[in-house]
Amino acid sequence: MRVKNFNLTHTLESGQFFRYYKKDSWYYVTTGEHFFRVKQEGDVLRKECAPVNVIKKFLGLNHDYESVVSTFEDPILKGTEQQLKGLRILEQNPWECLCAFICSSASNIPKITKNMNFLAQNFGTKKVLDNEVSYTFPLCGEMNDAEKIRAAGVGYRADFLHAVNKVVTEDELKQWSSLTYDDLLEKLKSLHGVGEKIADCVALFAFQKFEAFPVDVWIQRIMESQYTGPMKPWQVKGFAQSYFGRYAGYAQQFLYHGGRKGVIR
DNA sequence: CTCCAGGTGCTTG
DNA sequence: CAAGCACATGGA
Repeated sequence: MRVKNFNLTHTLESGQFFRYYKKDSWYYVTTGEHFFRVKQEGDVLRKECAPVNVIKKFLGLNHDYESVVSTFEDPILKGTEQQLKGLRILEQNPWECLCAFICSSASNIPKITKNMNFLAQNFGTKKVLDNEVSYTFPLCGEMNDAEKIRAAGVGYRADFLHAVNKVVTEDELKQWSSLTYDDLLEKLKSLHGVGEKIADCVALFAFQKFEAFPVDVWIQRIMESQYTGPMKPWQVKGFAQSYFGRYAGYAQQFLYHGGRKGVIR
Protein backbone atom coordinates (compact mmCIF):
# COMPACT_ATOMS: atom_id res chain seq x y z
CA MET A 1 0.00 0.00 0.00
CA ARG A 2 1.01 3.61 -0.47
CA VAL A 3 1.75 5.73 2.56
CA LYS A 4 2.64 9.37 3.03
CA ASN A 5 4.10 11.16 6.01
CA PHE A 6 5.00 7.82 7.45
CA ASN A 7 8.31 6.36 8.58
CA LEU A 8 8.16 2.78 9.78
CA THR A 9 11.57 2.80 11.43
CA HIS A 10 10.98 5.98 13.42
CA THR A 11 7.57 4.72 14.43
CA LEU A 12 8.59 1.27 15.62
CA GLU A 13 11.98 2.17 17.04
CA SER A 14 11.00 5.20 19.08
CA GLY A 15 10.51 3.29 22.32
CA GLN A 16 6.73 3.20 22.41
CA PHE A 17 6.51 -0.47 21.47
CA PHE A 18 8.62 -3.50 22.26
CA ARG A 19 7.37 -6.60 20.52
CA TYR A 20 9.09 -6.36 17.16
CA TYR A 21 12.37 -7.43 15.65
CA LYS A 22 14.07 -6.81 12.37
CA LYS A 23 15.23 -9.53 9.99
CA ASP A 24 16.21 -9.32 6.33
CA SER A 25 14.84 -5.77 6.09
CA TRP A 26 11.44 -6.87 7.39
CA TYR A 27 10.04 -5.82 10.75
CA TYR A 28 8.31 -8.73 12.47
CA VAL A 29 5.58 -7.43 14.76
CA THR A 30 3.47 -9.22 17.33
CA THR A 31 0.44 -7.36 18.62
CA GLY A 32 -3.00 -8.50 19.71
CA GLU A 33 -3.77 -11.78 17.97
CA HIS A 34 -1.49 -10.93 15.05
CA PHE A 35 2.04 -11.84 14.06
CA PHE A 36 2.91 -10.10 10.82
CA ARG A 37 5.79 -8.48 8.96
CA VAL A 38 6.10 -5.09 7.33
CA LYS A 39 8.74 -3.23 5.39
CA GLN A 40 8.87 0.20 3.85
CA GLU A 41 10.38 1.10 0.50
CA GLY A 42 9.89 4.79 -0.08
CA ASP A 43 6.19 5.51 -0.24
CA VAL A 44 5.31 1.86 -0.39
CA LEU A 45 4.54 -0.18 2.69
CA ARG A 46 4.63 -3.92 2.18
CA LYS A 47 2.83 -6.15 4.64
CA GLU A 48 2.21 -9.85 5.03
CA CYS A 49 -0.01 -11.93 7.27
CA ALA A 50 -2.45 -9.40 8.68
CA PRO A 51 -5.43 -7.47 7.27
CA VAL A 52 -4.67 -4.03 5.93
CA ASN A 53 -7.09 -2.35 8.31
CA VAL A 54 -5.34 -3.93 11.28
CA ILE A 55 -1.97 -2.67 10.08
CA LYS A 56 -3.25 0.83 9.37
CA LYS A 57 -4.89 1.14 12.74
CA PHE A 58 -1.89 -0.19 14.64
CA LEU A 59 0.65 1.98 12.84
CA GLY A 60 -1.33 5.18 13.34
CA LEU A 61 -1.88 5.56 9.62
CA ASN A 62 -5.40 6.82 10.27
CA HIS A 63 -4.04 9.87 12.06
CA ASP A 64 -4.07 13.17 10.22
CA TYR A 65 -0.33 13.75 10.36
CA GLU A 66 -0.44 17.11 8.66
CA SER A 67 -2.99 18.42 11.12
CA VAL A 68 -0.85 17.25 13.99
CA VAL A 69 2.28 18.90 12.65
CA SER A 70 0.42 22.08 11.76
CA THR A 71 -0.08 22.67 15.49
CA PHE A 72 3.69 22.62 16.03
CA GLU A 73 4.89 26.19 16.34
CA ASP A 74 7.89 25.81 18.57
CA PRO A 75 11.19 25.90 16.60
CA ILE A 76 12.88 23.08 18.50
CA LEU A 77 9.88 20.85 18.04
CA LYS A 78 9.50 21.77 14.38
CA GLY A 79 13.15 21.02 13.75
CA THR A 80 12.89 17.69 15.49
CA GLU A 81 9.80 16.77 13.51
CA GLN A 82 11.61 17.52 10.26
CA GLN A 83 14.44 15.19 11.24
CA LEU A 84 12.05 12.45 12.29
CA LYS A 85 9.42 12.97 9.65
CA GLY A 86 6.76 10.30 9.62
CA LEU A 87 7.04 9.21 13.23
CA ARG A 88 3.56 8.15 14.32
CA ILE A 89 2.01 7.35 17.64
CA LEU A 90 0.95 3.71 17.50
CA GLU A 91 -2.46 2.43 18.52
CA GLN A 92 -1.54 -0.49 20.73
CA ASN A 93 -3.55 -3.16 22.46
CA PRO A 94 -4.41 -1.64 25.88
CA TRP A 95 -3.59 -4.67 27.99
CA GLU A 96 -0.26 -5.32 26.33
CA CYS A 97 0.65 -1.68 26.52
CA LEU A 98 -0.27 -1.51 30.19
CA CYS A 99 1.86 -4.55 31.00
CA ALA A 100 4.78 -3.26 28.98
CA PHE A 101 4.88 0.04 30.81
CA ILE A 102 4.38 -1.56 34.19
CA CYS A 103 7.56 -3.44 33.29
CA SER A 104 9.24 -0.21 32.24
CA SER A 105 9.73 1.29 35.70
CA ALA A 106 13.41 1.60 36.56
CA SER A 107 14.21 -0.55 33.54
CA ASN A 108 15.39 -0.11 29.96
CA ILE A 109 14.10 -0.93 26.51
CA PRO A 110 16.05 -4.15 25.87
CA LYS A 111 14.97 -5.53 29.21
CA ILE A 112 11.32 -4.56 28.77
CA THR A 113 11.43 -6.32 25.41
CA LYS A 114 12.74 -9.49 27.01
CA ASN A 115 10.14 -9.31 29.78
CA MET A 116 7.30 -8.96 27.30
CA ASN A 117 8.54 -11.78 25.11
CA PHE A 118 8.92 -14.08 28.10
CA LEU A 119 5.42 -13.23 29.33
CA ALA A 120 4.05 -14.01 25.87
CA GLN A 121 5.99 -17.25 25.76
CA ASN A 122 4.72 -18.28 29.20
CA PHE A 123 1.08 -17.34 28.73
CA GLY A 124 0.38 -16.68 25.05
CA THR A 125 -0.32 -18.59 21.87
CA LYS A 126 2.31 -19.75 19.44
CA LYS A 127 2.29 -18.24 15.97
CA VAL A 128 4.37 -19.22 12.95
CA LEU A 129 5.23 -17.13 9.91
CA ASP A 130 7.44 -19.07 7.50
CA ASN A 131 10.40 -19.99 9.67
CA GLU A 132 9.73 -17.31 12.25
CA VAL A 133 8.02 -18.03 15.56
CA SER A 134 6.36 -15.68 17.99
CA TYR A 135 3.81 -15.81 20.78
CA THR A 136 0.79 -13.57 21.08
CA PHE A 137 0.39 -11.77 24.38
CA PRO A 138 -2.22 -13.22 26.80
CA LEU A 139 -5.51 -11.44 27.38
CA CYS A 140 -6.21 -9.55 30.56
CA GLY A 141 -7.14 -12.13 33.19
CA GLU A 142 -5.04 -14.88 31.66
CA MET A 143 -1.87 -14.22 33.67
CA ASN A 144 -3.03 -16.01 36.79
CA ASP A 145 0.21 -17.76 37.66
CA ALA A 146 2.48 -15.71 39.90
CA GLU A 147 5.33 -18.12 39.37
CA LYS A 148 5.18 -17.85 35.60
CA ILE A 149 5.08 -14.09 35.84
CA ARG A 150 8.19 -14.04 37.98
CA ALA A 151 9.88 -16.43 35.56
CA ALA A 152 9.69 -13.68 32.95
CA GLY A 153 12.37 -11.80 34.86
CA VAL A 154 10.17 -8.85 35.75
CA GLY A 155 11.52 -8.63 39.28
CA TYR A 156 9.50 -6.64 41.81
CA ARG A 157 7.01 -5.74 39.07
CA ALA A 158 5.65 -9.29 39.22
CA ASP A 159 3.32 -8.37 42.07
CA PHE A 160 2.01 -5.38 40.14
CA LEU A 161 1.29 -7.46 37.05
CA HIS A 162 -0.35 -10.19 39.07
CA ALA A 163 -2.58 -7.74 40.95
CA VAL A 164 -3.57 -5.75 37.87
CA ASN A 165 -4.33 -8.89 35.90
CA LYS A 166 -6.69 -9.84 38.68
CA VAL A 167 -8.64 -6.61 39.11
CA VAL A 168 -9.03 -5.53 35.48
CA THR A 169 -10.95 -7.32 32.72
CA GLU A 170 -10.92 -7.09 28.95
CA ASP A 171 -14.48 -5.74 29.06
CA GLU A 172 -13.47 -3.00 31.44
CA LEU A 173 -10.55 -2.04 29.23
CA LYS A 174 -12.90 -1.76 26.28
CA GLN A 175 -15.15 0.55 28.27
CA TRP A 176 -12.20 2.75 29.16
CA SER A 177 -11.80 3.77 25.54
CA SER A 178 -14.88 5.97 25.82
CA LEU A 179 -13.64 7.84 28.89
CA THR A 180 -12.26 11.35 28.86
CA TYR A 181 -8.53 11.76 29.34
CA ASP A 182 -8.93 12.80 32.98
CA ASP A 183 -11.26 9.93 33.85
CA LEU A 184 -9.05 7.43 32.05
CA LEU A 185 -5.99 8.69 33.90
CA GLU A 186 -7.83 8.19 37.19
CA LYS A 187 -8.71 4.62 36.31
CA LEU A 188 -5.17 3.80 35.25
CA LYS A 189 -3.56 5.42 38.27
CA SER A 190 -5.82 3.47 40.60
CA LEU A 191 -3.94 0.32 39.54
CA HIS A 192 -1.09 -0.98 41.66
CA GLY A 193 2.23 -0.07 40.07
CA VAL A 194 0.73 2.54 37.76
CA GLY A 195 1.56 6.16 38.50
CA GLU A 196 1.30 9.34 36.51
CA LYS A 197 3.96 8.51 33.94
CA ILE A 198 2.86 4.97 33.11
CA ALA A 199 -0.78 6.04 33.02
CA ASP A 200 0.13 8.71 30.50
CA CYS A 201 2.02 6.25 28.33
CA VAL A 202 -0.96 3.91 28.19
CA ALA A 203 -3.39 6.77 27.62
CA LEU A 204 -1.27 7.93 24.71
CA PHE A 205 0.00 4.75 23.07
CA ALA A 206 -3.11 2.61 23.53
CA PHE A 207 -6.06 4.93 24.10
CA GLN A 208 -4.94 7.66 21.71
CA LYS A 209 -5.21 10.49 24.21
CA PHE A 210 -2.94 12.89 22.39
CA GLU A 211 -3.03 15.46 25.17
CA ALA A 212 -1.18 13.01 27.43
CA PHE A 213 2.44 13.93 28.10
CA PRO A 214 4.43 11.18 29.82
CA VAL A 215 7.34 12.63 31.76
CA ASP A 216 10.21 10.22 32.27
CA VAL A 217 13.81 11.04 33.10
CA TRP A 218 14.66 11.64 29.43
CA ILE A 219 11.82 14.05 28.72
CA GLN A 220 12.46 15.69 32.06
CA ARG A 221 16.06 16.33 31.10
CA ILE A 222 15.17 17.58 27.61
CA MET A 223 12.41 19.88 28.83
CA GLU A 224 14.54 21.35 31.57
CA SER A 225 17.46 22.02 29.28
CA GLN A 226 15.47 23.29 26.28
CA TYR A 227 12.45 25.01 27.78
CA THR A 228 11.84 25.33 31.46
CA GLY A 229 14.96 25.09 33.57
CA PRO A 230 14.71 23.15 36.84
CA MET A 231 11.15 22.01 37.52
CA LYS A 232 9.20 19.16 39.07
CA PRO A 233 7.91 16.52 36.66
CA TRP A 234 4.27 17.46 37.24
CA GLN A 235 5.15 21.06 36.43
CA VAL A 236 6.92 19.99 33.24
CA LYS A 237 3.81 18.09 32.21
CA GLY A 238 1.56 21.06 32.89
CA PHE A 239 3.84 23.40 30.98
CA ALA A 240 4.10 21.03 28.02
CA GLN A 241 0.37 20.45 27.76
CA SER A 242 -0.37 24.14 27.64
CA TYR A 243 2.65 25.06 25.53
CA PHE A 244 2.36 22.30 22.90
CA GLY A 245 -1.42 22.11 22.86
CA ARG A 246 -3.78 19.30 21.99
CA TYR A 247 -1.12 17.13 20.39
CA ALA A 248 1.32 17.40 23.27
CA GLY A 249 1.64 13.62 23.23
CA TYR A 250 2.92 13.68 19.67
CA ALA A 251 5.32 16.44 20.66
CA GLN A 252 6.51 14.29 23.54
CA GLN A 253 7.29 11.37 21.26
CA PHE A 254 9.27 13.51 18.85
CA LEU A 255 11.23 15.11 21.66
CA TYR A 256 11.80 11.82 23.45
CA HIS A 257 13.07 10.02 20.38
CA GLY A 258 14.91 13.08 19.13
CA GLY A 259 16.61 13.50 22.47
CA ARG A 260 17.68 9.89 22.62
CA LYS A 261 18.95 9.92 19.07
CA GLY A 262 20.90 13.10 19.66
CA VAL A 263 18.91 15.00 17.07
CA ILE A 264 18.14 17.83 19.45
CA ARG A 265 20.80 20.49 19.91
C1' DC B 1 31.85 -5.09 42.91
C1' DT B 2 29.23 -0.79 42.07
C1' DC B 3 26.10 1.78 39.41
C1' DC B 4 22.10 2.54 36.78
C1' DA B 5 17.75 1.80 34.27
C1' DG B 6 10.73 5.31 29.85
C1' DG B 7 8.93 4.84 38.31
C1' DT B 8 6.02 3.66 42.01
C1' DG B 9 4.61 2.76 46.80
C1' DC B 10 5.34 3.61 51.41
C1' DT B 11 6.90 6.20 55.22
C1' DT B 12 8.05 10.61 57.55
C1' DG B 13 8.48 15.55 58.15
C1' DC C 1 3.00 18.20 49.22
C1' DA C 2 8.23 16.96 49.39
C1' DA C 3 11.97 14.16 50.27
C1' DG C 4 14.15 9.62 51.05
C1' DC C 5 14.37 4.92 50.27
C1' DA C 6 13.39 0.01 48.86
C1' DC C 7 11.95 -2.61 45.27
C1' DA C 8 14.39 -7.39 41.46
C1' DT C 9 17.04 -7.96 37.64
C1' DG C 10 20.49 -7.68 34.06
C1' DG C 11 23.99 -5.14 31.63
C1' DA C 12 27.98 -1.88 31.68
